[in-house]
Amino acid sequence: MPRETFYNLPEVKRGKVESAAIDEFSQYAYDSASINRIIDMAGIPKGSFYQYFEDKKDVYRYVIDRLVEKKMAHLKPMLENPLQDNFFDLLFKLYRGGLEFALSNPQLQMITSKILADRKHPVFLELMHDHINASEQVFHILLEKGIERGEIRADIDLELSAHILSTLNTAFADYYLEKKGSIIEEDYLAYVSRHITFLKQGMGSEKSR
Amino acid sequence: MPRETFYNLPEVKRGKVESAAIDEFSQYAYDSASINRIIDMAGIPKGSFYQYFEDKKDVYRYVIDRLVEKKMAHLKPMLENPLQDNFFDLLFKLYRGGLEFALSNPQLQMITSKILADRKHPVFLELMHDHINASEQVFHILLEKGIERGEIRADIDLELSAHILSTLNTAFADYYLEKKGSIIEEDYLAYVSRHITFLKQGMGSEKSR
DNA sequence: TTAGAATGTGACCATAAAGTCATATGACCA
DNA sequence: TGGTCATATGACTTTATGGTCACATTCTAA
Repeated sequence: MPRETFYNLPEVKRGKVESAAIDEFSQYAYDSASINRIIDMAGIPKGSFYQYFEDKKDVYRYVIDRLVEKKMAHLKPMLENPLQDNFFDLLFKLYRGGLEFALSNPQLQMITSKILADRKHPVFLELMHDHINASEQVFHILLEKGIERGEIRADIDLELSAHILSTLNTAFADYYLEKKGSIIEEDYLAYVSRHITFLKQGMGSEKSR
Repeated sequence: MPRETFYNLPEVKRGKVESAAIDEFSQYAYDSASINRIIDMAGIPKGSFYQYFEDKKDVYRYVIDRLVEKKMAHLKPMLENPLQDNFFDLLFKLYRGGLEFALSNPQLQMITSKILADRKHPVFLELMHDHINASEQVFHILLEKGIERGEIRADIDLELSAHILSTLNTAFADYYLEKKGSIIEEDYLAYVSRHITFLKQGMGSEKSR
């Protein structure tokens, strides 16, 4: 946890530090991220930085907490009544939400991808016993319900399918971000919709079933 | 390219250096990988290392070349007559091949994942103008053919679908590698088969189409 | 006005990194 | 035996890292 001093900081200065940290961790994995670059970006001396944070892990935890907080806030409305929609309608909302989050917070999305790629790193095992795989767990539950309701084929592998939905959720947003870049360019809702159709019906034609 | 000296090395010593390098790059991303650790593992002095390789990039390139070479050798038979199978039979072979490769070369598989996660790193842009996205391109071609033959729905997004197939190919192998022995007791061929069924038919039940 | 607490600050430390180089060793040929 | 060439070697250089700390400054309250 950041020190009291950090929270007492004038808002603009605290914001500069936070932005610098997010910027650094969006470009570099935990090990390669540099405190020196962060303080240069933020325009604060090194001594000050260590008044605010205990160590590197501490800033990183802070950044991840902000990330989770923002993402949760974004997805919360969709998970309020998860069982009133049918599975694929809810899936659409979740993927749309994920994409919108990525488009409006590209740096946080980049951090998300880095975390997933690096998830076996010691620092995560220590830092994230909470929210890692939260996404996978949500999809697991939803899939179970979907099977009960007969919306999902009963012969799927639950664990694997939950993993795939979670992986693709991030991968899909990453892909869109990389290829399209901005939300205005094209009808991204149609794009999400086509992706959900793939998840529901696969790539195969009628003929090939 | 490694220096002449490296190739003149007695096979066993050269093998030790190669293994040490592969081991290091399977555990650490390019930036975090350490030459010092490599030479300690290989049991050679630092001076010798720099007789063999020009710099860090040079060993890395060497490792990647070995990786691509081995993977190609493994997948070659499946790509010999790509159009004699229907799309999903070929897809099955490719996913099976990918999984078998991962199972018999777990370290190389780990390197593959790291490369994909880190693909925007300067060193890759310089090093891999060849074979990056080779996988995506193959899938792209196969999908086109599949559409022509009416095996694939004509309304899919080609680029995105190729990307998904490529991403899932690696993700699927990673997942199996991580989970095998614990929750997966099923024979791996049946596992691949079920995954291909998902790609073909999706997760949706008949009712929900 | 002044004591004391909270903050700010950058020189400094130990450590590790990639890469160099002068010298030592060994092999091959005359 | 002597000379030349490829190879082996580890001390060394430079640069960066995460983190510390003695001291300076500012703020608060009595």
